[in-house]
Amino acid sequence: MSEYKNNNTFSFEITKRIPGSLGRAGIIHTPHGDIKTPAFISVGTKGEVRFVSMTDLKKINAQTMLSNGYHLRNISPEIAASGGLASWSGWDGPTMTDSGGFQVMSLGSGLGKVVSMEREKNVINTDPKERLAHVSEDGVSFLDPFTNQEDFIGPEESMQIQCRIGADIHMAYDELTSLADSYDYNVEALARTERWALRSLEEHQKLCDSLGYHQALYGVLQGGRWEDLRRSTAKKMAQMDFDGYGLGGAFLKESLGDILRWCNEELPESKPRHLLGLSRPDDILIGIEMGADTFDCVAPTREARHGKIYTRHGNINITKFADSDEKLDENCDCPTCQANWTRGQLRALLKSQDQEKKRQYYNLASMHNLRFIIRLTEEAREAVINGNFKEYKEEFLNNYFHK
RNA sequence: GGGGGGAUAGCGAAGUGGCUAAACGCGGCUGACUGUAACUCAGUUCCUUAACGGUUCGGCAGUUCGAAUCUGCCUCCCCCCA
Repeated sequence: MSEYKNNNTFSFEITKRIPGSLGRAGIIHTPHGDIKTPAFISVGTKGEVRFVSMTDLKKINAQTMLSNGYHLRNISPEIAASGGLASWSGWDGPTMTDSGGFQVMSLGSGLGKVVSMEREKNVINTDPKERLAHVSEDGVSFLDPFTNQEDFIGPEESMQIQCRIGADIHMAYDELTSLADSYDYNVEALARTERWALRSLEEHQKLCDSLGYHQALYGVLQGGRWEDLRRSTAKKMAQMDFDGYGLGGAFLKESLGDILRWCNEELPESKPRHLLGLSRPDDILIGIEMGADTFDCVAPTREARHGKIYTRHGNINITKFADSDEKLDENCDCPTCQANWTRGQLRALLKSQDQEKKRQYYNLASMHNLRFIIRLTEEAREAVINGNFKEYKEEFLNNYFHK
């Protein structure tokens, strides 16, 4: 059916498996280079990671950047004209784009709410009358909160946008449901997401044919926290001709491992899987064990800006370390720690009324937290290859949660 | 020497008789944050308490059932004219 399958621009190889589990280490080959997995993908929604330059990204050993079709939709022609996301953004490594599906929830049922993995924090959906995004079979109509303009994105539009942006890996258009949505609603939304997956695939194929080269497309699995939905959608999506899979959803913390297992037991082993939107160390380690290859999340940079600094012995609130001479984290190899910044100095930058100093804090703290999570995936990869992943996981989590 | 304006919680600033322990902003302190509506958001910020209660609006003395708000005197600050 597809010619592009033979042009060999995108592929995945498994280097080593975790015995007795779904986890593996591997390499995703893309036109812009390889991604050694497991890997954390830095989020650069609008084509740049907030307060972190491309040079800084290289310094923290970031392999890939994930941008967002929703945010870049209006300038996607410009991006296409300048040669695609890599050259437009100045990031010369592999890139991914999200479809904009997440915005269905963040502007819709979850508008004004925190996206959390705890059920108690997601008890109610936003009143439909107050939502900025509304779902129909065609796609999602929404009011752009920045421009106040009505707009629409369906699977076809999302593929057109993403192909213009031209990242190496694209995501099918999906509907992310919230933890407050019922089983019945998830059944309905999931069926729609599956139809959108087929439409995404078809449109994407068409666009790639006319472009003359292939960009990879991942199908995105939803289905909430229900095993029957997760397994059935994974089976259906496995039959579709995707290059990889996105594991999506608003996950309940305690069921994350099960959900990933249900999905990945049904998906083809030979294709890469991206766990969308998670980066807490315990989530990443469970994700790796359950067969996820790549991860992305805004938390490392956002929490850095908000004063939460990651350390091997748990997170700290930097504002509590006035005058502290301590480094952020012992033996950290990030540029911030390598330059010997202390907790007290960083706190002073954050608390400063000088915007330049604050921005410097955002940069230094973001690099540290990103490097912390990237290093976690690097160490996990090493452990998988060395055959001691379970020991590594246990030791890391012991240090992280029990000081 | 003459005339005018002002003093409110850590800071700035509302409030001109009861609904005021006192709006709001800043700063401080807690907490949250997971495909970025997020350099954001929530709570808290006189003392004490589990609740109650106590002491406040430059100072002192009054008027009044009741005063940050009205009167008198005092202290300090600012502006204008000499």
